Amino acid sequence: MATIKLRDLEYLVAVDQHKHFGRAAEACFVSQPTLSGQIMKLEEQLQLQLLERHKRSVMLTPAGEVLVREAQRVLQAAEAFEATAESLLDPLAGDIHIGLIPTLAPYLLPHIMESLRQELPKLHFFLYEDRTKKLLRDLNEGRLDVLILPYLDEMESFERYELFAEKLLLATPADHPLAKKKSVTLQDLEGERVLTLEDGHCLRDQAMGYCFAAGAREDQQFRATSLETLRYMVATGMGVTLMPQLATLNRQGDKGICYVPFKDPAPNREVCLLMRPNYTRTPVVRKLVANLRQSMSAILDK
Amino acid sequence: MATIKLRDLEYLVAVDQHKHFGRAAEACFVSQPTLSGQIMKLEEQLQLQLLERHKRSVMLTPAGEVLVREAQRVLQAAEAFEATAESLLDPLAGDIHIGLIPTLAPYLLPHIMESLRQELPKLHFFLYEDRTKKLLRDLNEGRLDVLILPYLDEMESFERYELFAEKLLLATPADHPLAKKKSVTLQDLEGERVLTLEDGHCLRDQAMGYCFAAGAREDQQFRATSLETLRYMVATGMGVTLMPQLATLNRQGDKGICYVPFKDPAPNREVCLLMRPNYTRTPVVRKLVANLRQSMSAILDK
DNA sequence: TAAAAATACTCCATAGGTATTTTAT
DNA sequence: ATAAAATACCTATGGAGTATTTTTA
Repeated sequence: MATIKLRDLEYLVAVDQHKHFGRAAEACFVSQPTLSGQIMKLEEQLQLQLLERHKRSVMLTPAGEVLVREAQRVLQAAEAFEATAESLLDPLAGDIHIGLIPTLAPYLLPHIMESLRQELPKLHFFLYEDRTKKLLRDLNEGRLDVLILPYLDEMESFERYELFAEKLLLATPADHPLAKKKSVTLQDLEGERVLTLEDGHCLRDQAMGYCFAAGAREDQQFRATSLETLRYMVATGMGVTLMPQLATLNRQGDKGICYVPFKDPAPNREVCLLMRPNYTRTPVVRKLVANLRQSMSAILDK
Repeated sequence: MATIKLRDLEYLVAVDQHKHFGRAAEACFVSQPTLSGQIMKLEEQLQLQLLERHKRSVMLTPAGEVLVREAQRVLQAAEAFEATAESLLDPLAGDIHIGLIPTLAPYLLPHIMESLRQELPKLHFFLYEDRTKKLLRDLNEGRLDVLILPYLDEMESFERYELFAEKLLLATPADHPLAKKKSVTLQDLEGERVLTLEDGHCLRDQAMGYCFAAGAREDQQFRATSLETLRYMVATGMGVTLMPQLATLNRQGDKGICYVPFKDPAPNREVCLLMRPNYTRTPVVRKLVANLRQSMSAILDK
């Protein structure tokens, strides 16, 4: 039997966030004495000191730190409850929090958001960009509703909808011998210096896999933090790289760099949508998937 | 900003459990009108009908079904908050929910519980017995605090403490040629009919792996539902099986059956304790692990 | 003396109670 | 006739407010 109150947990979290009773109260739309009083009652109820009232600022005690994290979980679950209730009222309304990886988001979103907004006008989109590992954790713990990313085996515990296959192209300096070819094979990479992203990007792991298999060597000296940096490094002649198809659309004119397709079977990544198996808002997800598939087949199939 | 109340969620869950307003109210220690009223207010607040008031019974609407599950999550999180708070007050007090597999629990628990109760007198132990897959789900979703089971790769997302290695012994009918041997090797199993547990038991998968490698064949006709059934089947001469060490202690006198150790390296299972990486009650877990290791080394090392 | 949190108090919304009625078997 | 839920009405706890005091940089 739960004896705590959600409101009290909100107060506690707010104090943690603002480190200031007045501003925390403001954020909760209550007066400062109200918030102070409730926090004190909570401390009394738990028989634990949660806050260190300092001369000029508020600090959390170690116990407070621990309980704030627990409180956030509770509030998260409560918000999920309310979001589900809202979605039952109108299955296509409410908020949705979508996670994407950095090598996909900026190149994918421009192609899909307009159509999504039109088809789901009452849905508010919140977009998050992070690496696979963090996204999976956030999805699992309920901070995100769905992910859009290339599929890996470690994702099998989630429910998956395949969206599209994105080919990888070879990006070479314009004056590179391979730049003249209509198409290349992985074998052509043998001996090439391949530039890659820094650790944690799934594209890096994938590209390294292909390079290694083809006998190319990874450049050990430089690690790009984004695809755009990588593109710049290739354009200045430092080496070649594998570039996802969406990041090459309408970029064939770029000076200093060429994008050469691979002969079939071209290396590619299977982009899919992931959700928790018990996620309740399936109508929205179905719409999302259908819309994304349509948008992407219009762009990629030609 | 959460607007729902935990108490209301408890009422909803109680009605789901009891399918009866009066008994639900009783379970929540409130009067029936109070509970009825709060449920109605909740329905009004959400603008959703959650219950079908029937002639003789109460049913949940589809929306109600969905929201009950969400409500349980919220309450679970709230209880976790309170359990954490309590554990901060006295790190070695409170409730702990431990999951174990059926091929381990009944043979392990008698050896460990007395010592645990003495060392952690203020801790209330709740023990659950189920197969690995279900246990992992329950651990992940917070219904259990820790698991005790043989380690598998798919558990790497949890924090792990190795407890002990449990050897497997060959169980044969007393009149079987292998029963006379002081010790056996996996090669001795070649051609033997090996009896196994039904699907879902990790011991079954493990035993099958060893059999397969050794050229033994699994009996296709019978599948035991428990180790005790399996033991009985061996004793009646139907075949041999692999029996975990703890299930053979003080059983060498059993009639009709012999337990023969394997020569090193004997097949074994690495029994470990698993917890969520963010589980807060580490002091209890540390005590648990230390105590279990000590109890088990006293039993197994000789 | 200025800024922030705590204290003192007042108020009222509402969770909870009891008594009763309605409804369906 | 009986069992169960809904309705009516009352009570009191406690969440939230305003005004003020205390604290300390």
